[in-house]
Amino acid sequence: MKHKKISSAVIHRLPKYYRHLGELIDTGIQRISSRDLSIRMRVTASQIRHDLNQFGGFGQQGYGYNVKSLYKEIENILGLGNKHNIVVIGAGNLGRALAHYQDFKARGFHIVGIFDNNPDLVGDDVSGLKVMSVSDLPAFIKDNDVEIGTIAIPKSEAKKMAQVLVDNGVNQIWNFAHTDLHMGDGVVVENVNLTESLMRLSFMAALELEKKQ
Amino acid sequence: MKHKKISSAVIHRLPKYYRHLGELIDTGIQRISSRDLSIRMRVTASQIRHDLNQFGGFGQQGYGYNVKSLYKEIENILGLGNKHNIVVIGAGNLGRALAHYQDFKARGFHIVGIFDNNPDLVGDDVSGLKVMSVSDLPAFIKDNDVEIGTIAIPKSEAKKMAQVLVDNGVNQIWNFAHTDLHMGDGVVVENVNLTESLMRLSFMAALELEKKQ
DNA sequence: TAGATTGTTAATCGATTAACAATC
DNA sequence: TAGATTGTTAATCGATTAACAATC
Repeated sequence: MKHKKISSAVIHRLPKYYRHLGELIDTGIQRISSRDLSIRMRVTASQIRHDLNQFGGFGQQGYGYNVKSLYKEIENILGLGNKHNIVVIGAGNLGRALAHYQDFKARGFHIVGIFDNNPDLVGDDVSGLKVMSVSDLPAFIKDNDVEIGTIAIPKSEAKKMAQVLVDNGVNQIWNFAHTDLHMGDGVVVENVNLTESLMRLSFMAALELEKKQ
Repeated sequence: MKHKKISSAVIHRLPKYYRHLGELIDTGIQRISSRDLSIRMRVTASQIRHDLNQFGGFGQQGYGYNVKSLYKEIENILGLGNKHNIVVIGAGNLGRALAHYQDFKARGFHIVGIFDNNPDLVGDDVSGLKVMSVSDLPAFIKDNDVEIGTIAIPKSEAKKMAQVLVDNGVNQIWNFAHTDLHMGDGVVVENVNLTESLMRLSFMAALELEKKQ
């Protein structure tokens, strides 16, 4: 591949293209122009063409894009072709919730282990997984082809456990702790902070209210 | 207030300022310069001053910012002064998970009701809340000062239930369904799509890998 | 007062949009 | 071929950063 510098804006949009193309497939639509897709997605046609062209010329002049093949291309770009194994660190409410939720299994993301350092929780059953001790984590990572480590513990412990994951070869961190994890080179971190999400909602509502007055 | 056009970039950063200032308070630091804060937060000092100035001149030349009073100012801007009541639509894995999680209670966001249209789930106990029927939703909203509605149901039902919320005066939608909700004027929507979050992580990892080769 | 640091404007950078030649 | 629509470059817009006068 020869593409350079993918902006975080494009990183955010790519899964959305994928989702919309999936919906088009479901409704039996076989080809689509950037203009028609732009109406569905509420973005500009120009942006769609610009974004997609960073990865290759997937369209055809006078025709548009073949929905199925573009879907497959984006699937490939996003690395969704194969199974991705996930471990969850923390068997508290959040960790258990993620293990139960599992909506992402349909996209190849599988939670294969859940860990806690509280001996009282070790052995508990969570959606068919037995909670393991964090001391078993290194061996488990080695044996189970783990790609993604989920941080679902308080921030006091978050950094330490993220480092354990990285030290054992896991370089994708899905961080739910309320702290920024700055890991070394080659490690990618995706933060999900539900409290900040609610704060943004509350703030946007306050801005709306102001607008009206 | 006289501030105009707050960009979504600023909306995303504001909760982070709030979090970092909270941490500074916890460590007993009473004042901080934009420069020192910029080092902690890994952003530029210029950006901090620029951002904060959209809301007012909270600093003092030659001194910096008083941590506690800046914290209070941002708290006020974000609308965190009072309690925010939340209802959750959907008592499946995700809805229950959110009700159990409740980390955001510390910031004034309280889940006060959980609803489902499946009669088999109505009456179930979730973290001390009894699951109610969606037919009870309008009355509940009226009686309980509900500000935020959480969509934790499949996308097929999401739009319809979001409209029910809006029709009953809830104009803040916290959307976990895998679909875009385009509600009317004055309604704010915050999307949390965990599957897309994992896709971004996977994609960033693929980009890292490429970089190395 | 002298030193420090903000508030704020101007310069730069990057992302989005517009335009249109290439081409199916 | 004529019409449609992409790929791609150039123009515009907006966000970030730099600079420095104001001022505590």
